[in-house]
Amino acid sequence: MGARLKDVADRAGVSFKTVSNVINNHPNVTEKTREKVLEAIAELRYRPNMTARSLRHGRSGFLALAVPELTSPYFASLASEIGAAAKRRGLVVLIEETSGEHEGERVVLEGLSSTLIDGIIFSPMATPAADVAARTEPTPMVLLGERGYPAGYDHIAVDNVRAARQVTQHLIETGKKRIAAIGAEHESGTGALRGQGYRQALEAAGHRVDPALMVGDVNYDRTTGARAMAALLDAPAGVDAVFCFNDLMALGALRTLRERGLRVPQDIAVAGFDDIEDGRYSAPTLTTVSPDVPFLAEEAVRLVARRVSEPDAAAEDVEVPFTVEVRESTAG
Amino acid sequence: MGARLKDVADRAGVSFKTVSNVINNHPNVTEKTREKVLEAIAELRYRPNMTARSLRHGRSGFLALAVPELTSPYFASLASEIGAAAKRRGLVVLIEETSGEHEGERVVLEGLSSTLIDGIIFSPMATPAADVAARTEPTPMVLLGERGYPAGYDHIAVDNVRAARQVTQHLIETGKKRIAAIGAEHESGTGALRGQGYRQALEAAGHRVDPALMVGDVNYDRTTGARAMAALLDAPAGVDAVFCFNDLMALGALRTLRERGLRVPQDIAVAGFDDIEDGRYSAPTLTTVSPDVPFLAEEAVRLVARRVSEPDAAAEDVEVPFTVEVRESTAG
DNA sequence: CTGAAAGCGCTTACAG
DNA sequence: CTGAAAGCGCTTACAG
Repeated sequence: MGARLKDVADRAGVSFKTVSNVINNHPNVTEKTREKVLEAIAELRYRPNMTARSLRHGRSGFLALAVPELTSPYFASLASEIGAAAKRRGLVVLIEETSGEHEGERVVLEGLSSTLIDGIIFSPMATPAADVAARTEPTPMVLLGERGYPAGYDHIAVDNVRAARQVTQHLIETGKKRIAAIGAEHESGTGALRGQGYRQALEAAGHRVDPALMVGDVNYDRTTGARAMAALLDAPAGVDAVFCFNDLMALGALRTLRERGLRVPQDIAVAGFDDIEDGRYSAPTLTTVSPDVPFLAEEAVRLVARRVSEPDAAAEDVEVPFTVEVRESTAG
Repeated sequence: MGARLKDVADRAGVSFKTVSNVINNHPNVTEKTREKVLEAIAELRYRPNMTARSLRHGRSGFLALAVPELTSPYFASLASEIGAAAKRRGLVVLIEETSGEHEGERVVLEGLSSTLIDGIIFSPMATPAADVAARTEPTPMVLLGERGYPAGYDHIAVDNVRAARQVTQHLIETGKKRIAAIGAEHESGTGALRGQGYRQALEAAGHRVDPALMVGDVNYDRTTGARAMAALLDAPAGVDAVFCFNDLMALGALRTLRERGLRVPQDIAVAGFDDIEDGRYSAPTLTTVSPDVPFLAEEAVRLVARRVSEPDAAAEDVEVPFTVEVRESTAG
């Protein structure tokens, strides 16, 4: 179809090696020759064949980003930021949706590797540490939002325990006594860590940790939040605040409270995690943990790019800064 | 790094042509040979080098999807569906964010072409028809959500005029008299078409089309909706309903109405367009136009794939089915 | 039914 | 400062 290196060389009256030198900014080209070549490139509208270049280099310039769902606002903004960070380094991101389920995530660990992909940025939901340890594929992989995974893998995450503790403390400080947690059913991963922070805060304040107040579901969506909130209200436990382990569940909880005619935060205070845009526009606006997503994205791309060029570099553990954003749902 | 075709051939004791035949399901391989080869592939954990294959075929198997923003819920679900539809055909989707601005969209028209990408699915916001007509790049391109673009390009869109007319009619039927439109400032593209449908409905019902009731901004986001609603309330025009040209603006408008203490739909009814998930959980839930996104995605991939294999096929114009979902924001 | 050759478009040592 | 050769891993005609 288009012009090839050789066509440019013919047009400019030089060897194609010289054209290659110009394109790749190598030295040993006189200014005059360079100009002739650039002119020929422009005239022929030449574009290097990336496929051929990849084959030669043994690298594709592609990164895979594996996330549960693109339609989850948090992961959409993560994907957007990672795409931008990759672009700055001349890399392209392929998005792989896992549904946050074990089968989809297994594909990421074992099946995504190919000459097509230089490295993987993986945000696991349902993958036990043992699966990661058992991985045999050579494609470099960086883990997002998780700790406790095998050594040798780079990690990037918010300190989930500390963040959850801070939000729970905030709820306690507003005078709430019966603080529930939605999303605490996980035995490992992010859910477990946030559950740990929640418990630490309660214990530090001398509150009892009541298992009846820890509910939820594996899925971190609106429906789960709405149902869990309803279950809490229907149980005899008695609740005056709820910390949802993500904003989507918090928005679901708000909907249930609205349907029941309960006032937020007077009757029940609500806090979330992620700081998605919807929470800034909900009624009431949502108190939440706000991680520094651009930082996270930049570091993820930096780490995976580094591991592509230095496969044996020591694994890094990067902590993502966060703030607790207090809004109407806890501070009427 | 990994095993090559030749390594598999050596292991199986056949020529690499035979291995190639097995991999590509070509005939002329005895069952016995085939088994030997498959065994060797498994033992060596061989995976074909996609880059080499692409170079040979002159096709990459990559589609670019150019959308304004991944963080917009509508485009996130569109991207998700298009990724799934592409996967079914063995294709991979690269997402390009344009910001919905002219410069970003110019890159899609002129700069995205390369051997890297077989075809482009483009959802334009700010690109005039003239720019599309002036395009010289050869990479196949399918246009989403738009009409009125030059012949020769495949289009896939909801009938925006009809959809907008139907929503406006619905507002009229609930007894509203002063129906505003937010997002109607566009002179071309989707905004213009929805504006046309809005006007047709008003005229058919004998209502006056009042320019003071047509407001908005180029950006179709929550902030625009919130501000436009505030401006309408502050003006002396008098409003009892508002049709927002997308759901995000409608959610922004709902926020303003809540802040002003106005009842929806009793004081002011609100309708949107897109049927994003947020609108099913907002307070009140949002009446909206719901396009069949999976159908849209499937057709987009089908059309671009067809154009890749048959560049001179006649351009198609596909209409996407839609329904008007009546919810609390118009039917208290 | 299987083998040897050519070539996709590029870059990387190596000569000159 | 520039040229000719080899090769990245694959597939596609072409022989045998």
